[in-house]
Amino acid sequence: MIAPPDRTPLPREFFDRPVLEVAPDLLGRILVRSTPDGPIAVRLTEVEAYDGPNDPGSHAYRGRTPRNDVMFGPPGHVYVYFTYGMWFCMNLVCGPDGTASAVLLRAGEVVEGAELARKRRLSARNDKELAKGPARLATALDVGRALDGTDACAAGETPLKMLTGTPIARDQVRNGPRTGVSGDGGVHPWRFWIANDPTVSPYRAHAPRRRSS
DNA sequence: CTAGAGATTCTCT
DNA sequence: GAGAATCTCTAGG
Repeated sequence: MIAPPDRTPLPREFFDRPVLEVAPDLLGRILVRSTPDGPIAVRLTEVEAYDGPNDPGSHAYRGRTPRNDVMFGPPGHVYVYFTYGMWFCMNLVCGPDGTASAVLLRAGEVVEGAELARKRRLSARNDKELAKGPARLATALDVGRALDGTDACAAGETPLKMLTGTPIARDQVRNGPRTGVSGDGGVHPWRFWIANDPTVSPYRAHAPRRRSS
């Protein structure tokens, strides 16, 4: 008998901690996206930590720019970036205002609104693939540039909100090198996931593409 | 399951 | 102009 997930919103103080504490603690939490057609909710199963100016793999490593501005702001807000010409990915900003650390949401299990997520993810062959990968997760939740900077801890009706869910016991959390990150040589084992969870994305080593002739 | 390559445009140098 | 915190398709085991 498993207790139902706690639908209480996560308080801002949850995110106002060192990113390496927040990242594993986000596993099992629930992110709710409110859309005009209804809610879509995802239980987080895989995340990665990015530690601001100390971290060569972070978008904030070379300082503040218009793109990464939200990372330098207050905790609990959503940093959305566009990459590879096609995809959006989303992060939750951690630490006090000015610290530029964030957690990339890499994968999750759709626990509500699956019929809405399927319409956004037509290539998914089964429901486990709906949010298996950072761009897939953002696509399933209809998260794009318009939601960059959204406060996921604000009171009332908001487009995105983090709920308490059911935290994962320490012995069920695994960690290892981050996926697809150039610049840190894979030295930081800051990718965290739930052991044996079928919605965790497969590891792909970073392989910079070559130009065609 | 694994591996390779194309897609497509933004961002910063 | 280079390269990107990726995904999908194809081919092969």
